[in-house]
Amino acid sequence: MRYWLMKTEPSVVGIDDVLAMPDQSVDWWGVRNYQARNFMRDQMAVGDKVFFYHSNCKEPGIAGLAEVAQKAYPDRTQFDPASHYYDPKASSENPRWVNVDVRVTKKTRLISLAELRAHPELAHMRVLARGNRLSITPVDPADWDFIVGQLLK
DNA sequence: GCCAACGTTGGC
DNA sequence: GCCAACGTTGGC
Repeated sequence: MRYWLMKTEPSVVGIDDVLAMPDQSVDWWGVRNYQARNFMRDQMAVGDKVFFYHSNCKEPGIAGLAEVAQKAYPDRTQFDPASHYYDPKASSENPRWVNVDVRVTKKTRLISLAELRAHPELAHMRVLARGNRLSITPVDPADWDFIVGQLLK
Protein backbone atom coordinates (compact mmCIF):
# COMPACT_ATOMS: atom_id res chain seq x y z
CA MET A 1 0.00 0.00 0.00
CA ARG A 2 1.21 3.49 -0.85
CA TYR A 3 0.57 6.98 0.48
CA TRP A 4 -0.21 10.07 -1.58
CA LEU A 5 -1.05 13.72 -1.38
CA MET A 6 -3.66 14.94 -3.85
CA LYS A 7 -4.38 18.61 -4.46
CA THR A 8 -7.76 20.01 -5.31
CA GLU A 9 -9.12 23.51 -5.47
CA PRO A 10 -11.96 23.80 -2.94
CA SER A 11 -13.72 26.30 -5.20
CA VAL A 12 -14.07 23.42 -7.68
CA VAL A 13 -14.25 20.28 -5.54
CA GLY A 14 -13.57 20.67 -1.83
CA ILE A 15 -13.75 18.13 0.95
CA ASP A 16 -17.28 19.14 1.90
CA ASP A 17 -18.40 18.60 -1.68
CA VAL A 18 -17.02 15.07 -1.62
CA LEU A 19 -18.60 14.32 1.76
CA ALA A 20 -21.94 15.34 0.27
CA MET A 21 -21.61 12.82 -2.56
CA PRO A 22 -22.99 9.28 -2.44
CA ASP A 23 -20.27 7.05 -0.91
CA GLN A 24 -18.32 10.23 -0.06
CA SER A 25 -16.44 9.44 -3.24
CA VAL A 26 -15.41 11.42 -6.30
CA ASP A 27 -13.70 10.76 -9.61
CA TRP A 28 -10.46 12.76 -9.71
CA TRP A 29 -11.00 14.25 -13.15
CA GLY A 30 -8.99 17.02 -14.72
CA VAL A 31 -5.39 15.93 -14.19
CA ARG A 32 -3.50 17.03 -17.31
CA ASN A 33 0.07 16.46 -16.23
CA TYR A 34 1.83 13.32 -17.36
CA GLN A 35 3.72 12.70 -14.16
CA ALA A 36 0.57 12.94 -12.06
CA ARG A 37 -1.33 10.81 -14.56
CA ASN A 38 1.35 8.15 -14.45
CA PHE A 39 1.14 7.97 -10.66
CA MET A 40 -2.58 7.24 -10.98
CA ARG A 41 -2.24 4.88 -13.91
CA ASP A 42 0.80 2.91 -12.80
CA GLN A 43 1.01 3.03 -9.04
CA MET A 44 -2.26 3.81 -7.33
CA ALA A 45 -4.17 0.83 -5.99
CA VAL A 46 -7.46 0.52 -4.18
CA GLY A 47 -6.85 1.12 -0.51
CA ASP A 48 -3.90 3.48 -0.92
CA LYS A 49 -4.07 6.29 1.64
CA VAL A 50 -4.45 9.89 0.53
CA PHE A 51 -4.02 13.30 2.11
CA PHE A 52 -6.85 15.44 0.72
CA TYR A 53 -5.20 18.81 0.12
CA HIS A 54 -6.84 22.17 -0.60
CA SER A 55 -4.80 24.38 -2.92
CA ASN A 56 -5.11 27.75 -4.60
CA CYS A 57 -7.32 29.06 -1.83
CA LYS A 58 -7.22 31.29 1.21
CA GLU A 59 -5.91 28.59 3.54
CA PRO A 60 -4.02 25.90 1.63
CA GLY A 61 -3.34 22.69 3.51
CA ILE A 62 -4.44 19.17 4.34
CA ALA A 63 -8.19 19.11 4.88
CA GLY A 64 -8.79 15.41 5.41
CA LEU A 65 -7.90 11.78 4.93
CA ALA A 66 -9.04 9.71 2.00
CA GLU A 67 -8.32 6.53 0.14
CA VAL A 68 -8.22 5.27 -3.41
CA ALA A 69 -11.63 3.69 -4.03
CA GLN A 70 -11.25 2.70 -7.67
CA LYS A 71 -8.20 2.13 -9.81
CA ALA A 72 -7.45 4.33 -12.81
CA TYR A 73 -9.84 4.45 -15.78
CA PRO A 74 -10.31 7.00 -18.60
CA ASP A 75 -11.16 10.52 -17.45
CA ARG A 76 -14.58 11.31 -18.95
CA THR A 77 -13.87 15.02 -19.34
CA GLN A 78 -11.27 14.44 -22.06
CA PHE A 79 -14.06 13.32 -24.43
CA ASP A 80 -16.44 16.18 -23.67
CA PRO A 81 -16.07 19.10 -26.12
CA ALA A 82 -17.88 21.34 -23.68
CA SER A 83 -15.36 20.66 -20.93
CA HIS A 84 -12.41 22.86 -20.16
CA TYR A 85 -10.48 19.59 -19.96
CA TYR A 86 -11.48 18.38 -23.43
CA ASP A 87 -8.57 16.86 -25.35
CA PRO A 88 -9.15 16.57 -29.10
CA LYS A 89 -6.25 14.15 -29.38
CA ALA A 90 -7.88 11.68 -27.04
CA SER A 91 -10.34 9.05 -28.23
CA SER A 92 -12.20 6.27 -26.49
CA GLU A 93 -9.97 3.78 -28.34
CA ASN A 94 -6.92 5.80 -27.32
CA PRO A 95 -7.61 7.68 -24.11
CA ARG A 96 -4.81 9.92 -22.96
CA TRP A 97 -5.96 10.85 -19.46
CA VAL A 98 -7.12 8.71 -16.58
CA ASN A 99 -8.38 9.22 -13.08
CA VAL A 100 -8.92 7.18 -9.96
CA ASP A 101 -11.86 7.49 -7.58
CA VAL A 102 -11.12 8.94 -4.16
CA ARG A 103 -13.23 8.38 -1.05
CA VAL A 104 -12.94 10.74 1.87
CA THR A 105 -12.68 8.77 5.10
CA LYS A 106 -12.27 11.63 7.56
CA LYS A 107 -12.49 15.38 7.52
CA THR A 108 -9.76 16.68 9.79
CA ARG A 109 -8.83 20.06 11.15
CA LEU A 110 -6.98 21.98 8.49
CA ILE A 111 -3.24 21.40 8.70
CA SER A 112 -2.06 24.48 6.91
CA LEU A 113 0.86 24.66 4.56
CA ALA A 114 2.54 26.95 7.08
CA GLU A 115 2.12 24.35 9.82
CA LEU A 116 3.58 21.63 7.61
CA ARG A 117 6.55 23.87 6.87
CA ALA A 118 7.08 24.51 10.56
CA HIS A 119 8.03 20.88 11.17
CA PRO A 120 11.62 20.08 10.19
CA GLU A 121 10.68 16.37 10.12
CA LEU A 122 8.53 17.10 7.08
CA ALA A 123 10.91 19.39 5.24
CA HIS A 124 11.62 16.83 2.54
CA MET A 125 7.97 16.36 1.59
CA ARG A 126 7.57 16.99 -2.10
CA VAL A 127 4.58 19.23 -1.65
CA LEU A 128 6.82 21.56 0.35
CA ALA A 129 9.60 21.66 -2.22
CA ARG A 130 10.35 25.02 -3.77
CA GLY A 131 8.50 25.49 -7.02
CA ASN A 132 6.48 22.32 -6.63
CA ARG A 133 3.40 22.30 -8.80
CA LEU A 134 2.70 18.62 -9.11
CA SER A 135 -0.88 17.96 -8.07
CA ILE A 136 -0.25 14.37 -6.97
CA THR A 137 2.83 13.49 -4.96
CA PRO A 138 3.94 10.32 -3.18
CA VAL A 139 4.15 10.57 0.61
CA ASP A 140 6.67 8.67 2.71
CA PRO A 141 5.03 6.31 5.21
CA ALA A 142 6.97 8.04 7.98
CA ASP A 143 5.48 11.39 6.98
CA TRP A 144 2.00 9.92 6.93
CA ASP A 145 2.57 8.51 10.40
CA PHE A 146 3.94 11.78 11.71
CA ILE A 147 1.04 13.84 10.40
CA VAL A 148 -1.67 11.39 11.43
CA GLY A 149 -0.03 10.27 14.66
CA GLN A 150 1.36 13.57 15.94
CA LEU A 151 -0.39 16.50 14.27
CA LEU A 152 -3.84 14.93 14.27
CA LYS A 153 -3.72 13.06 17.53
C1' DG B 1 -3.20 40.45 -8.84
C1' DC B 2 1.75 39.41 -8.90
C1' DC B 3 5.15 36.53 -10.25
C1' DA B 4 8.50 32.52 -9.63
C1' DA B 5 8.81 28.09 -11.14
C1' DC B 6 7.96 24.75 -14.17
C1' DG B 7 5.69 22.17 -18.21
C1' DT B 8 4.46 22.24 -23.07
C1' DT B 9 4.63 23.71 -27.76
C1' DG B 10 6.48 24.44 -32.10
C1' DG B 11 9.86 26.61 -35.31
C1' DC B 12 14.12 25.59 -36.94
C1' DG C 1 16.76 17.69 -30.52
C1' DC C 2 17.33 22.53 -29.00
C1' DC C 3 15.35 26.22 -26.87
C1' DA C 4 12.52 30.55 -26.90
C1' DA C 5 7.99 31.67 -26.19
C1' DC C 6 4.04 30.82 -24.04
C1' DG C 7 0.72 28.86 -20.63
C1' DT C 8 -0.30 27.17 -16.01
C1' DT C 9 0.14 26.51 -11.08
C1' DG C 10 -0.37 28.14 -6.76
C1' DG C 11 1.57 30.65 -2.70
C1' DC C 12 1.60 35.07 -1.17
